[in-house]
This record gives sequence, structure tokens and C-alpha cells, in this order.
Amino acid sequence: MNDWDDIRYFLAVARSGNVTSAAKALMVNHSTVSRRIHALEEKHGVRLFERIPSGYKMTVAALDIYEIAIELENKNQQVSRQLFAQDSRLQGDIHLTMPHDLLAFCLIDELALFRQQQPDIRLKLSVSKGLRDLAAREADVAIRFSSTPPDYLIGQNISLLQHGIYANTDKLRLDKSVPIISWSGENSLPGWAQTHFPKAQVVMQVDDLLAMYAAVKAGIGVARMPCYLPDVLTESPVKRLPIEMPRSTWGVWILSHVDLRHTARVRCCREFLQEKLTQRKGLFAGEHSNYAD
Amino acid sequence: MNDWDDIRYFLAVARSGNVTSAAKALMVNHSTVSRRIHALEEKHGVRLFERIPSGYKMTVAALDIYEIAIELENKNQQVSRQLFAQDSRLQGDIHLTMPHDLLAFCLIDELALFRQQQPDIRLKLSVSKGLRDLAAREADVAIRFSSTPPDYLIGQNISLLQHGIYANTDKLRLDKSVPIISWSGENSLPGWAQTHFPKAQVVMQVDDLLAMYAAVKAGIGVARMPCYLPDVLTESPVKRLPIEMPRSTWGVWILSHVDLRHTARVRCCREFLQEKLTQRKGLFAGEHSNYAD
DNA sequence: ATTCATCCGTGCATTATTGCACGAGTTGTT
DNA sequence: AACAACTCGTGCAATAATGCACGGATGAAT
Repeated sequence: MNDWDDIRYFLAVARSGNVTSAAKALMVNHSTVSRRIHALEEKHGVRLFERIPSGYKMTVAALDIYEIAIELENKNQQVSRQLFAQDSRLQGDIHLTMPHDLLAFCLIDELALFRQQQPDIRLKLSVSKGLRDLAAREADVAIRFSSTPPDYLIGQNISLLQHGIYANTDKLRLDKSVPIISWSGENSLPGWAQTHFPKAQVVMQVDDLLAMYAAVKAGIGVARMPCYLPDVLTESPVKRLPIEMPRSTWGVWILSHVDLRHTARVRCCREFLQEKLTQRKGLFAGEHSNYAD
Repeated sequence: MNDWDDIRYFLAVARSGNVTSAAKALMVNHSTVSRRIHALEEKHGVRLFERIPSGYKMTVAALDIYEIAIELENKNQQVSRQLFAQDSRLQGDIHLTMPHDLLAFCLIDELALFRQQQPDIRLKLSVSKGLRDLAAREADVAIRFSSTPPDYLIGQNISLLQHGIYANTDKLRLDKSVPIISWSGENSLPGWAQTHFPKAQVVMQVDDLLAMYAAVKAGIGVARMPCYLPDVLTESPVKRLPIEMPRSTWGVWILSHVDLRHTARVRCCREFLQEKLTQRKGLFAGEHSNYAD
């Protein structure tokens, strides 16, 4: 009689459309999911999924309860947050997420310090691609580049983000047909390139800032990057070109779910990060750039 | 990781205030409840209940999630109903509830017939005191005496209920100080007695119609009863007195939850009951009374 | 004081659930 | 046509959850 928990299994299968990936999401074996869905159907005498070769497809009965199941999930997440909010100890886990380059080049030493200050708090870092869902408690604190964070998240905007055009001038000769490195999502020549290098060609696309930086450093081309990464690497041959770029509307945010605003260790962590990031505000604002001649 | 189901346990303990009765409500051993509440507290690092000598008392943390837990319960009940609604088979269980006297003296033979007509439907009868919660699926179909059923229940009003004053005139001499049998809830002389037997005394109180009938039959006193019970027992010495009683605003209702209105076997059962009860409409309207001379 | 009833926690045996490994079926690729 | 990759179901062994029986602690009644 695992009454309520069955809906978790239902929802996972309904969402992913097959037992295997639902099991992965639930972090259990696929046979468990299979058996529990079967049991759920058995118990209520209703077929919830059609077995098709590619997996499980919802029946009308399943569609009837799908919306309710999502509301159930939200309320359960709310319970989880409320309970976490009541945790007044400066010990236990904090799940922290940020872009991996930000961690590796700006914050890892600070986090080492935080560890010393709060030895009973264990940091769980998620820096891999994809946004963690703060409502689902996939992370407690996030450092994000964002223009306007959603209402249910609270946080401080440390600084607006400054971008610049960077190149390794040791290896790359700048002319009208300079090679361009752009983001994977961008199909045509990026706006900044159209303005400043109208004849330029995109020679490489990347999906990661560190990869972009590496490519620029290797002399493959020029790229528009947020200043913080190239500027923090002071000994690098990658220089910012003297081209004025408008200040981005995106800022550096420290974010948490509203429900967690009073949680002791979350506050502690946020305040620490705020202090440390504010100290380096100029870095994000692009004030420490090493310009090319 | 019985994530969602833990809230069921929490809610049961929060409601009853102790582990033992919560376990009874959940139909598990008390040690299971105890262990799961402990595990829940452990997992979230929050104390949910204070252990007081008389049981478990909610902490502030628990109060925070109590309301959400109730909403979760409602939504889970909704899921359960929706799934049941999708069950198009004329087989399986139907949970039926009604006053026990109505079952024993009016409907048990009809239900035997229903069993023959629908051999694959198993009837589960609840006739003990206390209203079953149709939203919680404690019953699927209810026969109730009610004035205006709540919005979330649908049903037919078979007839308004007629009451009469009854006595065993073989054993009881009717005069101004006739003994009265009333309901346990009534503190003073009931209205009907004040009108028709102003000098009378309440000599017995009962909490059950059949008990009231038995008392009247034994000649202990007169009582106001719904006509259907004494009138169905035609060979009885209990006779209705020729006293006009206003027709009650309460009616005989066949009720189900709205969500179950399309469920095949529920419809089937309701229609059957409606037919059979409508045939006996005159009984509820008090048209077949055996009057005293 | 003593007895009783009613809380709750815990060790141990039983029961239920889960993971693992395998097989069968379908799809798409070489 | 053969193979890999992907679905899912199932028997069996390992694991986790549960029920049972006991004991301690508290409060009420005698």
C-alpha cells in the first residue's frame, strides 16, 4: 500500500514516455518502475499506459490524472522546502550550482575558505550544463547569469555583466575577414560581428565558455566573451580589443527559492558568496581588462 | 525513499496526536509509524513532533506543512476518484453505505437481487454509525437522509421523509402524561411532544432508530419515528397515532461523488437502487401507515 | 504504594520490495 | 541479413520494510 508514492512513479513514466528513463530519473531499477505501474493499474482496474514499441503512451485515464499528479509534485516540493526552511543548524548539505568556469576560475578558492569557516556544512556542487530546478530542490543556492529571475526566486544582483571582444593578438592578425568563434545556437553571423567585422566568417562554434576561451587562446579566431573569464587570467595572451560593447542587461545573481530565505545555512552561504562576489564586482563589470594595443 | 507516502504518515499522526491511533487509521503496526516519522525527521533534519506523555504534539515545523499535507490528501483522493471513474467494467467492488435499519428492513432482499443481476460486482456494505466520507472514497454510493446534500455529491431525492408518532397501544394507555422516548441528543422535551403531550416525561433516550422501535414495541413509551421503519413491519402491534405531522424537509437521497457519475458499476448500482426505492416511495412518504383506532 | 492502562521504542523473525541478470521483441544501421 | 541499440517483462537472490512481542515510562485510579 504505497499509495501516494505510486503517483511519483506514474508521473515519471508519463513524462518520459518509457520505463527505462523514468527509472533513471527516479534512481531505481527499471523493473521496479515496471512492476509498480502494473500494480497501480491492477489496483485501480484501469489501464494507464499503452505499451507501444518505443515505450509507454498515456491513455485517456492517465491524461485525466496527469495534471493532478503535477500539482501533487509541486505540493510535495513545497513540503520539502518548508521542512528545509525550518532547519536552523549550520550543518548538513547545501546544494550549490553555478557555471563550471565560474567555479574553476573565480570561486573555488573562496569555497575552500567557506569550508574552513563552516566545517559542518557539506557543499554539493553542480556545475554541469543545464539549469537546476530550485523549486524541486535540485539546488539550494545558484549563481546565475540572468536578466530577470523568476518571482519565486530571491537574490542579489551583484553586477551587470560586461562583454568584450577578445583575441590572441600574438597569433591572430586582425583584419576585415577575421575568423569568428560563435555559440552553437547562433545560425548567422552574430550581431557584434556584423557591426565590427561585417566581412568576417564564423570558423568555429562552441557550446561552452571555457572552450571558447581555449579556441581564442589558440588563435583560431576572435570571440565575444563575458569579461570575467579572460580578465581573471592575467598572464594570458588573450587580449580585449578596444571595441566598445554595450553593457549587458544580464546580471550576476545569487539566487535561492523564496521558501529557503530563512534557512540558516542557506543564508550563511548566500551572505558569504555575496561578500566574495561583491569584492570582485569590477571583474564582472569588465573593469580589469587587459586591452590589446 | 518513500518520499510522498511519508506525508500520509505525518498527516495521520498530526491528526490523531499519537502514533498508536495513527497506526490504526493507516492499518499498520504502530512501530511502522514510529519508525517512519523518525526517518522523516531524520531525513529533513527537522523535529516534527514533540514527544509528550500523552503522545505526539506538532512542532511549528509540522504546523508549517500541515495545511499542505491536507491539500495533498485531497488531491490524492481526487486521483483515486478519477481513476475509479475510468473503470468501465461491471465488475469489482462497490462500497455502499446506508443506515443499518434501512438495509435490514427495506433493502437487503433487493441487494440479493442485485447480486444475482450483477454477479461480478462485490458489494461492500457499511451500515455502522458515522458518515462515510465519499470524497475520501470511504464509500462509493450512499443512501442518506438529508435536506441539502453538499455540492460535490450528486444524487436523486427519492421522496421527502414523513414522520409519525408511534405507540404500542396494546401495552400502553395514552393519556396526558404518556412516557416519551427521545433521541440522545435532545436535552428537553422534543417539540412534537410539547405540542401534543405537554405534560409528558422523557423516560428513555436512544441513539438508534431500531432501538427506538424496539422500545416503543415493548410499550415503554411513544416516539416520533420516520414512518418507513414501523410501517414496513405490518404485523407489528406498533401503530401510528392519528396525529398530523408536518412533512420533513429531509429527503431520502441516493448519493455519489460527482467524479464517479460516469463510473459504469456505480451508475448501474445507483439506477438499480433508484428503481427499487422509487417503487417504495409511498413507504417513505408515510402512505402505508397502520393507524391506531 | 500498587495496580492498571496507555503511551512509545527496539530486537528479531517474517514478509515484501528491489536489483540483477537474462531473454524476447522491435527499430535502425551497416 | 546480421548486428547493435533500444525497448520491456520475469525468475531469483539480496535487501529493505514490516509485524510481533517485549520492556520501560508516565499518569490515573484504587
